Amino acid sequence: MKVTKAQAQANRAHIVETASALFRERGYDGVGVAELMAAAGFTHGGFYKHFRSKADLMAETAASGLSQSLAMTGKMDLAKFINVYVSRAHRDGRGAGCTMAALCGDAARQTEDVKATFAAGIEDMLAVLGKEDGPTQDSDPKTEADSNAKHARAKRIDLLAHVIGAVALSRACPDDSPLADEILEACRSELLASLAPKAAS
Amino acid sequence: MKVTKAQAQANRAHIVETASALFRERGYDGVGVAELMAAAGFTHGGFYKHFRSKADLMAETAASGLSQSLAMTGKMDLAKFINVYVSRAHRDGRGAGCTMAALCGDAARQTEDVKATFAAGIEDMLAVLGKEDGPTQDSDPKTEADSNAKHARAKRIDLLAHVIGAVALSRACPDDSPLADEILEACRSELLASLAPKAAS
DNA sequence: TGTACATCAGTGAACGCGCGTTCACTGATGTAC
DNA sequence: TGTACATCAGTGAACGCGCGTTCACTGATGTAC
Repeated sequence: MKVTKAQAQANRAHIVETASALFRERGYDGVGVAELMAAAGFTHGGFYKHFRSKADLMAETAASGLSQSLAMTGKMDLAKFINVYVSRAHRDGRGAGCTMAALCGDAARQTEDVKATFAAGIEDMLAVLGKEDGPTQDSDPKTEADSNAKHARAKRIDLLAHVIGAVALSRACPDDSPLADEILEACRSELLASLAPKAAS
Repeated sequence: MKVTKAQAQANRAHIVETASALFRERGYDGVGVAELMAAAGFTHGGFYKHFRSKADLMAETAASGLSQSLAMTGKMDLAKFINVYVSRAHRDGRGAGCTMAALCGDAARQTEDVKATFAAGIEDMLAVLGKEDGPTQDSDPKTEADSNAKHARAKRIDLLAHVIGAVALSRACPDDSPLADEILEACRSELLASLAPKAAS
Protein backbone atom coordinates (compact mmCIF):
# COMPACT_ATOMS: atom_id res chain seq x y z
CA MET A 1 0.00 0.00 0.00
CA LYS A 2 2.65 2.49 -0.93
CA VAL A 3 1.51 5.96 -1.83
CA THR A 4 2.64 8.81 -4.07
CA LYS A 5 5.44 10.97 -2.67
CA ALA A 6 3.16 14.00 -2.87
CA GLN A 7 0.38 12.06 -1.14
CA ALA A 8 2.74 10.94 1.64
CA GLN A 9 3.78 14.54 2.20
CA ALA A 10 0.14 15.64 2.30
CA ASN A 11 -0.64 12.83 4.76
CA ARG A 12 2.18 13.95 6.96
CA ALA A 13 0.92 17.53 6.96
CA HIS A 14 -2.55 16.26 7.77
CA ILE A 15 -1.24 14.31 10.76
CA VAL A 16 0.52 17.41 12.08
CA GLU A 17 -2.61 19.50 11.66
CA THR A 18 -4.85 16.93 13.35
CA ALA A 19 -2.40 16.42 16.20
CA SER A 20 -2.02 20.16 16.67
CA ALA A 21 -5.75 20.59 17.28
CA LEU A 22 -5.94 17.51 19.53
CA PHE A 23 -2.98 18.64 21.64
CA ARG A 24 -4.56 22.06 22.09
CA GLU A 25 -7.81 20.43 23.19
CA ARG A 26 -6.47 17.83 25.58
CA GLY A 27 -2.80 18.57 26.20
CA TYR A 28 0.30 16.67 25.13
CA ASP A 29 -0.26 13.88 27.64
CA GLY A 30 -3.97 13.69 26.86
CA VAL A 31 -3.58 12.29 23.34
CA GLY A 32 -1.79 9.06 22.46
CA VAL A 33 -0.02 8.21 19.22
CA ALA A 34 -2.61 5.58 18.27
CA GLU A 35 -5.55 7.90 18.88
CA LEU A 36 -3.98 10.77 17.00
CA MET A 37 -3.18 8.60 13.99
CA ALA A 38 -6.71 7.19 14.01
CA ALA A 39 -8.11 10.75 14.08
CA ALA A 40 -6.01 11.52 11.01
CA GLY A 41 -7.31 8.34 9.30
CA PHE A 42 -4.32 6.03 9.69
CA THR A 43 -3.10 3.19 11.89
CA HIS A 44 -0.51 3.89 14.55
CA GLY A 45 2.32 1.84 13.02
CA GLY A 46 2.98 4.31 10.24
CA PHE A 47 3.64 7.11 12.69
CA TYR A 48 7.38 6.40 12.82
CA LYS A 49 7.73 6.62 9.07
CA HIS A 50 6.99 10.35 9.48
CA PHE A 51 8.32 11.27 12.93
CA ARG A 52 11.18 10.07 15.08
CA SER A 53 9.11 10.23 18.25
CA LYS A 54 6.02 11.74 19.81
CA ALA A 55 8.22 14.50 21.26
CA ASP A 56 9.32 15.34 17.72
CA LEU A 57 5.72 15.72 16.62
CA MET A 58 5.01 17.91 19.64
CA ALA A 59 7.67 20.37 18.56
CA GLU A 60 6.32 20.36 15.01
CA THR A 61 2.73 20.94 16.07
CA ALA A 62 3.88 23.84 18.21
CA ALA A 63 5.51 25.44 15.18
CA SER A 64 2.53 24.82 12.91
CA GLY A 65 0.01 25.90 15.52
CA LEU A 66 1.84 29.08 16.32
CA SER A 67 2.21 30.13 12.69
CA GLN A 68 -1.49 29.43 12.21
CA SER A 69 -2.38 31.76 15.09
CA LEU A 70 -0.06 34.27 13.54
CA ALA A 71 -1.80 34.20 10.17
CA MET A 72 -5.16 34.80 11.81
CA THR A 73 -3.84 37.72 13.84
CA GLY A 74 -2.09 39.37 10.94
CA LYS A 75 -5.19 41.00 9.52
CA MET A 76 -6.52 42.61 12.70
CA ASP A 77 -5.94 45.90 14.47
CA LEU A 78 -5.35 45.75 18.22
CA ALA A 79 -8.96 46.34 19.27
CA LYS A 80 -10.16 43.62 16.93
CA PHE A 81 -7.43 41.31 18.18
CA ILE A 82 -8.48 41.82 21.79
CA ASN A 83 -12.15 41.27 20.98
CA VAL A 84 -11.45 38.05 19.11
CA TYR A 85 -8.85 36.69 21.49
CA VAL A 86 -10.55 37.46 24.79
CA SER A 87 -13.88 35.93 23.81
CA ARG A 88 -16.12 33.03 24.72
CA ALA A 89 -15.69 31.58 21.24
CA HIS A 90 -11.91 31.41 21.70
CA ARG A 91 -12.13 30.11 25.26
CA ASP A 92 -14.54 27.33 24.26
CA GLY A 93 -12.83 26.47 20.97
CA ARG A 94 -9.50 25.23 22.21
CA GLY A 95 -8.79 23.07 19.17
CA ALA A 96 -9.22 25.94 16.75
CA GLY A 97 -7.70 28.55 19.06
CA CYS A 98 -4.30 29.93 19.93
CA THR A 99 -1.55 27.43 20.75
CA MET A 100 0.04 29.75 23.29
CA ALA A 101 -3.15 30.11 25.31
CA ALA A 102 -3.89 26.38 25.14
CA LEU A 103 -0.44 24.94 25.78
CA CYS A 104 1.91 27.45 27.39
CA GLY A 105 1.40 25.72 30.73
CA ASP A 106 2.33 22.36 29.20
CA ALA A 107 5.16 23.80 27.14
CA ALA A 108 6.85 24.97 30.33
CA ARG A 109 7.42 21.30 31.24
CA GLN A 110 8.52 20.11 27.81
CA THR A 111 11.98 19.86 26.27
CA GLU A 112 14.03 22.93 25.45
CA ASP A 113 13.20 22.15 21.84
CA VAL A 114 9.49 22.79 22.31
CA LYS A 115 10.15 25.83 24.48
CA ALA A 116 12.45 27.32 21.85
CA THR A 117 9.67 26.91 19.29
CA PHE A 118 7.34 28.71 21.65
CA ALA A 119 9.79 31.54 22.16
CA ALA A 120 10.13 31.93 18.38
CA GLY A 121 6.34 31.95 18.08
CA ILE A 122 6.11 34.66 20.72
CA GLU A 123 8.66 36.79 18.85
CA ASP A 124 6.71 36.38 15.61
CA MET A 125 3.50 37.31 17.36
CA LEU A 126 5.12 40.42 18.84
CA ALA A 127 6.21 41.47 15.35
CA VAL A 128 2.68 41.08 14.00
CA LEU A 129 1.18 42.87 17.00
CA GLY A 130 3.67 45.71 16.54
CA LYS A 131 3.27 46.23 12.81
CA GLU A 132 0.70 48.99 13.29
CA ASP A 133 2.03 50.90 16.28
CA GLY A 134 5.62 50.64 15.08
CA PRO A 135 5.38 53.56 12.62
CA THR A 136 3.27 55.54 15.06
CA GLN A 137 5.81 55.20 17.82
CA ASP A 138 8.78 55.82 15.56
CA SER A 139 7.32 59.08 14.24
CA ASP A 140 9.24 60.91 16.96
CA PRO A 141 12.84 61.00 15.68
CA LYS A 142 14.37 62.51 18.82
CA THR A 143 16.98 60.87 20.96
CA GLU A 144 14.10 59.26 22.76
CA ALA A 145 13.15 57.29 19.66
CA ASP A 146 15.09 54.29 20.90
CA SER A 147 13.49 54.32 24.31
CA ASN A 148 10.09 54.73 22.67
CA ALA A 149 10.65 51.67 20.52
CA LYS A 150 11.69 49.73 23.59
CA HIS A 151 8.59 50.83 25.42
CA ALA A 152 6.40 49.92 22.46
CA ARG A 153 7.86 46.41 22.52
CA ALA A 154 7.32 46.16 26.26
CA LYS A 155 3.70 47.15 25.78
CA ARG A 156 3.21 44.46 23.12
CA ILE A 157 4.75 41.82 25.37
CA ASP A 158 2.50 42.98 28.17
CA LEU A 159 -0.55 42.82 25.94
CA LEU A 160 0.22 39.27 24.84
CA ALA A 161 0.75 38.01 28.39
CA HIS A 162 -2.42 39.79 29.41
CA VAL A 163 -4.75 38.23 26.81
CA ILE A 164 -3.22 34.79 27.36
CA GLY A 165 -3.76 35.10 31.11
CA ALA A 166 -7.37 36.12 30.57
CA VAL A 167 -8.20 33.10 28.43
CA ALA A 168 -6.20 30.65 30.57
CA LEU A 169 -7.82 31.80 33.80
CA SER A 170 -11.30 31.73 32.33
CA ARG A 171 -10.73 28.17 31.10
CA ALA A 172 -9.78 27.03 34.61
CA CYS A 173 -13.32 27.80 35.85
CA PRO A 174 -16.21 25.31 35.58
CA ASP A 175 -17.87 25.27 32.18
CA ASP A 176 -21.04 27.14 33.02
CA SER A 177 -19.54 29.29 35.75
CA PRO A 178 -20.50 32.98 35.81
CA LEU A 179 -16.95 33.72 36.95
CA ALA A 180 -15.54 32.29 33.70
CA ASP A 181 -17.53 34.82 31.68
CA GLU A 182 -16.88 37.61 34.15
CA ILE A 183 -13.12 37.13 33.80
CA LEU A 184 -13.35 37.43 30.04
CA GLU A 185 -15.54 40.53 30.19
CA ALA A 186 -13.48 42.28 32.86
CA CYS A 187 -10.21 41.68 31.00
CA ARG A 188 -11.64 42.59 27.61
CA SER A 189 -13.00 45.94 28.80
CA GLU A 190 -9.84 46.79 30.75
CA LEU A 191 -7.70 45.89 27.76
CA LEU A 192 -9.78 47.98 25.38
CA ALA A 193 -9.72 50.88 27.86
CA SER A 194 -5.93 50.70 28.01
CA LEU A 195 -5.86 51.20 24.25
CA ALA A 196 -7.84 54.45 24.38
CA PRO A 197 -5.39 56.83 26.13
CA LYS A 198 -2.80 56.21 23.44
CA ALA A 199 -5.18 57.29 20.66
CA ALA A 200 -6.15 60.37 22.67
CA SER A 201 -2.59 61.58 23.42
CA MET B 1 2.43 -1.01 61.70
CA LYS B 2 -0.62 0.92 62.71
CA VAL B 3 -0.11 4.49 63.80
CA THR B 4 -1.72 7.02 66.13
CA LYS B 5 -4.87 8.71 64.83
CA ALA B 6 -3.16 12.08 65.15
CA GLN B 7 -0.10 10.74 63.34
CA ALA B 8 -2.23 9.34 60.51
CA GLN B 9 -3.90 12.71 60.10
CA ALA B 10 -0.51 14.45 60.04
CA ASN B 11 0.75 11.92 57.48
CA ARG B 12 -2.24 12.60 55.30
CA ALA B 13 -1.65 16.35 55.45
CA HIS B 14 2.00 15.73 54.61
CA ILE B 15 1.05 13.69 51.53
CA VAL B 16 -1.26 16.48 50.33
CA GLU B 17 1.47 19.07 50.84
CA THR B 18 4.11 17.02 49.06
CA ALA B 19 1.79 16.20 46.17
CA SER B 20 0.73 19.82 45.84
CA ALA B 21 4.32 20.92 45.28
CA LEU B 22 5.06 18.04 42.90
CA PHE B 23 1.94 18.69 40.83
CA ARG B 24 2.88 22.36 40.51
CA GLU B 25 6.36 21.38 39.39
CA ARG B 26 5.50 18.68 36.89
CA GLY B 27 1.74 18.77 36.27
CA TYR B 28 -0.96 16.29 37.28
CA ASP B 29 0.08 13.75 34.66
CA GLY B 30 3.76 14.20 35.42
CA VAL B 31 3.66 12.62 38.88
CA GLY B 32 2.48 9.09 39.65
CA VAL B 33 0.90 7.82 42.85
CA ALA B 34 3.92 5.66 43.69
CA GLU B 35 6.40 8.50 43.18
CA LEU B 36 4.34 10.95 45.16
CA MET B 37 3.96 8.55 48.09
CA ALA B 38 7.68 7.80 48.02
CA ALA B 39 8.42 11.54 48.09
CA ALA B 40 6.25 11.81 51.20
CA GLY B 41 8.11 8.87 52.77
CA PHE B 42 5.56 6.08 52.28
CA THR B 43 4.86 3.14 49.99
CA HIS B 44 2.17 3.47 47.36
CA GLY B 45 -0.24 0.89 48.79
CA GLY B 46 -1.33 3.09 51.65
CA PHE B 47 -2.49 5.83 49.33
CA TYR B 48 -6.03 4.44 49.15
CA LYS B 49 -6.41 4.45 52.91
CA HIS B 50 -6.33 8.27 52.65
CA PHE B 51 -7.84 9.08 49.23
CA ARG B 52 -10.45 7.47 47.04
CA SER B 53 -8.46 8.11 43.86
CA LYS B 54 -5.70 10.21 42.38
CA ALA B 55 -8.36 12.59 41.04
CA ASP B 56 -9.57 13.09 44.60
CA LEU B 57 -6.09 14.06 45.71
CA MET B 58 -5.79 16.45 42.79
CA ALA B 59 -8.84 18.36 43.95
CA GLU B 60 -7.50 18.45 47.51
CA THR B 61 -4.07 19.70 46.49
CA ALA B 62 -5.74 22.44 44.46
CA ALA B 63 -7.62 23.59 47.53
CA SER B 64 -4.57 23.43 49.79
CA GLY B 65 -2.29 25.04 47.22
CA LEU B 66 -4.68 27.89 46.55
CA SER B 67 -5.20 28.69 50.21
CA GLN B 68 -1.44 28.64 50.67
CA SER B 69 -0.99 31.20 47.89
CA LEU B 70 -3.72 33.20 49.54
CA ALA B 71 -1.99 33.31 52.91
CA MET B 72 1.22 34.59 51.31
CA THR B 73 -0.62 37.29 49.38
CA GLY B 74 -2.64 38.48 52.36
CA LYS B 75 0.14 40.56 53.85
CA MET B 76 1.15 42.53 50.75
CA ASP B 77 -0.03 45.73 49.13
CA LEU B 78 -0.58 45.63 45.37
CA ALA B 79 2.85 46.90 44.36
CA LYS B 80 4.54 44.34 46.59
CA PHE B 81 2.26 41.63 45.23
CA ILE B 82 3.19 42.46 41.64
CA ASN B 83 6.90 42.55 42.45
CA VAL B 84 6.80 39.20 44.19
CA TYR B 85 4.46 37.48 41.74
CA VAL B 86 5.98 38.68 38.48
CA SER B 87 9.53 37.73 39.40
CA ARG B 88 12.26 35.32 38.40
CA ALA B 89 12.10 33.67 41.81
CA HIS B 90 8.43 32.85 41.32
CA ARG B 91 8.86 31.74 37.72
CA ASP B 92 11.73 29.42 38.61
CA GLY B 93 10.24 28.13 41.86
CA ARG B 94 7.18 26.37 40.55
CA GLY B 95 6.88 23.98 43.49
CA ALA B 96 6.78 26.79 46.04
CA GLY B 97 4.81 29.18 43.82
CA CYS B 98 1.22 29.95 43.00
CA THR B 99 -1.04 27.05 42.09
CA MET B 100 -3.03 29.13 39.64
CA ALA B 101 0.03 30.15 37.64
CA ALA B 102 1.43 26.61 37.65
CA LEU B 103 -1.71 24.60 36.95
CA CYS B 104 -4.48 26.71 35.44
CA GLY B 105 -3.69 25.23 32.03
CA ASP B 106 -3.97 21.70 33.42
CA ALA B 107 -7.02 22.52 35.54
CA ALA B 108 -8.89 23.50 32.39
CA ARG B 109 -8.79 19.83 31.32
CA GLN B 110 -9.65 18.31 34.70
CA THR B 111 -13.01 17.38 36.21
CA GLU B 112 -15.58 20.02 37.15
CA ASP B 113 -14.60 19.24 40.73
CA VAL B 114 -11.09 20.55 40.29
CA LYS B 115 -12.29 23.51 38.24
CA ALA B 116 -14.82 24.45 40.93
CA THR B 117 -11.99 24.44 43.47
CA PHE B 118 -10.03 26.73 41.19
CA ALA B 119 -12.96 29.10 40.80
CA ALA B 120 -13.35 29.25 44.59
CA GLY B 121 -9.62 29.95 44.91
CA ILE B 122 -9.89 32.76 42.37
CA GLU B 123 -12.77 34.33 44.32
CA ASP B 124 -10.77 34.14 47.54
CA MET B 125 -7.79 35.71 45.85
CA LEU B 126 -9.95 38.53 44.49
CA ALA B 127 -11.19 39.21 48.02
CA VAL B 128 -7.64 39.43 49.35
CA LEU B 129 -6.49 41.57 46.44
CA GLY B 130 -9.45 43.92 47.01
CA LYS B 131 -9.13 44.33 50.75
CA GLU B 132 -7.05 47.51 50.39
CA ASP B 133 -8.74 49.29 47.50
CA GLY B 134 -12.20 48.33 48.72
CA PRO B 135 -12.43 51.17 51.29
CA THR B 136 -10.73 53.58 48.91
CA GLN B 137 -13.23 52.93 46.16
CA ASP B 138 -16.22 52.92 48.46
CA SER B 139 -15.33 56.30 49.94
CA ASP B 140 -17.51 57.90 47.27
CA PRO B 141 -21.06 57.29 48.54
CA LYS B 142 -22.85 58.66 45.48
CA THR B 143 -25.21 56.71 43.29
CA GLU B 144 -22.13 55.61 41.40
CA ALA B 145 -20.86 53.68 44.38
CA ASP B 146 -22.23 50.44 43.00
CA SER B 147 -20.71 50.90 39.59
CA ASN B 148 -17.43 51.85 41.27
CA ALA B 149 -17.42 48.65 43.25
CA LYS B 150 -18.11 46.67 40.11
CA HIS B 151 -15.26 48.37 38.33
CA ALA B 152 -12.94 47.76 41.28
CA ARG B 153 -13.74 44.06 41.06
CA ALA B 154 -13.17 44.06 37.31
CA LYS B 155 -9.78 45.66 37.86
CA ARG B 156 -8.80 43.01 40.39
CA ILE B 157 -9.85 40.23 38.03
CA ASP B 158 -7.87 41.89 35.29
CA LEU B 159 -4.82 42.20 37.54
CA LEU B 160 -4.95 38.53 38.48
CA ALA B 161 -5.24 37.32 34.88
CA HIS B 162 -2.44 39.69 33.93
CA VAL B 163 0.12 38.48 36.48
CA ILE B 164 -0.75 34.85 35.80
CA GLY B 165 -0.28 35.38 32.06
CA ALA B 166 3.09 37.02 32.64
CA VAL B 167 4.46 34.11 34.67
CA ALA B 168 2.91 31.44 32.42
CA LEU B 169 4.27 32.99 29.23
CA SER B 170 7.73 33.48 30.71
CA ARG B 171 7.80 29.84 31.80
CA ALA B 172 7.07 28.68 28.25
CA CYS B 173 10.42 30.12 27.05
CA PRO B 174 13.71 28.20 27.22
CA ASP B 175 15.35 28.31 30.64
CA ASP B 176 18.13 30.75 29.87
CA SER B 177 16.24 32.71 27.22
CA PRO B 178 16.53 36.52 27.32
CA LEU B 179 12.89 36.65 26.20
CA ALA B 180 11.80 34.87 29.37
CA ASP B 181 13.30 37.62 31.51
CA GLU B 182 12.13 40.35 29.15
CA ILE B 183 8.53 39.19 29.48
CA LEU B 184 8.74 39.36 33.26
CA GLU B 185 10.30 42.81 33.24
CA ALA B 186 7.96 44.27 30.63
CA CYS B 187 4.88 43.01 32.44
CA ARG B 188 6.12 44.04 35.86
CA SER B 189 6.86 47.61 34.83
CA GLU B 190 3.60 47.96 32.89
CA LEU B 191 1.67 46.56 35.83
CA LEU B 192 3.35 48.91 38.31
CA ALA B 193 2.75 51.85 35.95
CA SER B 194 -0.93 51.01 35.77
CA LEU B 195 -1.06 51.33 39.56
CA ALA B 196 0.33 54.87 39.60
CA PRO B 197 -2.52 56.87 37.97
CA LYS B 198 -4.91 55.63 40.61
CA ALA B 199 -2.73 56.96 43.42
CA ALA B 200 -2.34 60.29 41.59
CA SER B 201 -6.03 60.89 40.90
C1' DT C 1 7.37 2.47 -24.21
C1' DG C 2 7.71 -1.99 -21.64
C1' DT C 3 9.69 -5.05 -18.18
C1' DA C 4 12.13 -6.20 -13.62
C1' DC C 5 13.31 -4.75 -9.35
C1' DA C 6 14.07 -1.73 -5.31
C1' DT C 7 11.82 1.48 -2.33
C1' DC C 8 9.13 2.81 1.35
C1' DA C 9 4.25 4.65 3.25
C1' DG C 10 1.09 2.28 5.59
C1' DT C 11 -0.63 -2.11 8.29
C1' DG C 12 -1.46 -4.58 12.48
C1' DA C 13 0.48 -7.74 15.90
C1' DA C 14 3.69 -7.60 19.51
C1' DC C 15 7.18 -5.63 22.91
C1' DG C 16 8.35 -3.79 27.54
C1' DC C 17 7.04 -0.49 30.75
C1' DG C 18 4.84 2.39 34.12
C1' DC C 19 0.50 3.71 35.43
C1' DG C 20 -3.72 3.63 38.84
C1' DT C 21 -5.75 0.43 41.63
C1' DT C 22 -6.56 -3.92 44.48
C1' DC C 23 -5.49 -7.18 47.96
C1' DA C 24 -3.80 -10.25 51.70
C1' DC C 25 -1.10 -9.29 55.34
C1' DT C 26 1.26 -6.92 59.57
C1' DG C 27 1.33 -5.11 64.02
C1' DA C 28 0.79 -1.05 66.98
C1' DT C 29 -3.26 1.53 68.53
C1' DG C 30 -7.70 2.00 70.50
C1' DT C 31 -11.47 -0.23 73.01
C1' DA C 32 -14.24 -3.38 75.92
C1' DC C 33 -14.27 -5.82 80.09
C1' DT D 1 -4.92 -0.84 86.13
C1' DG D 2 -4.41 -5.20 83.31
C1' DT D 3 -5.84 -8.40 79.72
C1' DA D 4 -8.07 -9.80 75.14
C1' DC D 5 -9.60 -8.44 70.95
C1' DA D 6 -10.98 -5.47 67.05
C1' DT D 7 -9.40 -1.78 64.15
C1' DC D 8 -7.02 0.15 60.48
C1' DA D 9 -2.57 2.94 58.67
C1' DG D 10 0.93 1.27 56.24
C1' DT D 11 3.40 -2.64 53.37
C1' DG D 12 4.64 -4.74 49.09
C1' DA D 13 3.27 -8.09 45.55
C1' DA D 14 0.08 -8.40 41.92
C1' DC D 15 -3.72 -6.95 38.58
C1' DG D 16 -5.22 -5.15 34.01
C1' DC D 17 -4.54 -1.54 30.94
C1' DG D 18 -2.90 1.82 27.72
C1' DC D 19 1.13 3.95 26.51
C1' DG D 20 5.27 4.78 23.08
C1' DT D 21 7.83 2.10 20.18
C1' DT D 22 9.41 -1.91 17.17
C1' DC D 23 8.94 -5.15 13.55
C1' DA D 24 7.85 -8.36 9.72
C1' DC D 25 4.99 -7.76 6.09
C1' DT D 26 2.27 -5.67 1.91
C1' DG D 27 1.87 -3.77 -2.46
C1' DA D 28 1.67 0.45 -5.28
C1' DT D 29 5.19 3.79 -6.67
C1' DG D 30 9.48 5.14 -8.57
C1' DT D 31 13.65 3.76 -11.08
C1' DA D 32 16.96 1.30 -14.03
C1' DC D 33 17.53 -0.94 -18.26
